[in-house]
Amino acid sequence: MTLIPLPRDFYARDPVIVARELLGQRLLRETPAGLCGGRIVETEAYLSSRDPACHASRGMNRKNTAMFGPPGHAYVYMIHARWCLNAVTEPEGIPSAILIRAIEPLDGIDLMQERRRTDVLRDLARGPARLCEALVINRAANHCDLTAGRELWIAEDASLNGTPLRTIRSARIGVTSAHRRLLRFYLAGNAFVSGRGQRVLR
DNA sequence: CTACCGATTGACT
DNA sequence: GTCAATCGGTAGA
Repeated sequence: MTLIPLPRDFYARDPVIVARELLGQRLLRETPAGLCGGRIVETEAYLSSRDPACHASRGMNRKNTAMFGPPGHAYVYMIHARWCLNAVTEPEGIPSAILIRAIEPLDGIDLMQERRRTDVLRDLARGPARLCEALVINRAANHCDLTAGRELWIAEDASLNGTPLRTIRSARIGVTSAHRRLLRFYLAGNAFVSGRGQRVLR
């Protein structure tokens, strides 16, 4: 199992490309309790000033500074009293990011079951806030460098062995502005994807 | 200080 | 399918 973090160049690109290519990669979390994580199966892109739904579309404020920083860092924010994890994309100064919406649990499943208080695999990390609870991601992870390979990082998933992935593009979930844009990506037929009955457009 | 909001979730019909 | 609890962050008084 290769756990080498994806390089910064991976993130310093068009968010739509990054969102799609993050599918099938391995999200990893190291805490004193041990290692846990899984395969990324669902993402959403938020496109800086050209996207009204992006938290940074109207400039910098106290909580969105991470999005203006270097690519490959974490942007963690709270919504409805729950935490959500993003990976910052594009060159520094362009505030775009990819919301990691769901993973398929693979590593440290017992740890995640304990934190989520359920044994149901499908409920461990299906949805951005469940994912953060399972991986103990909170304000302390904001600005974390995802290319450092410590605490929190994303690596190529060697267990896929080059298996071709079928990805589907749809509208983002829960977004109230710019809701018609197709900026959500997920793995076709994967049981660990959140939401239901999304319209399939490619 | 208070009022309001939300890139959610889980419980419910 | 619907709906409301959720609570920290922020803006504004």
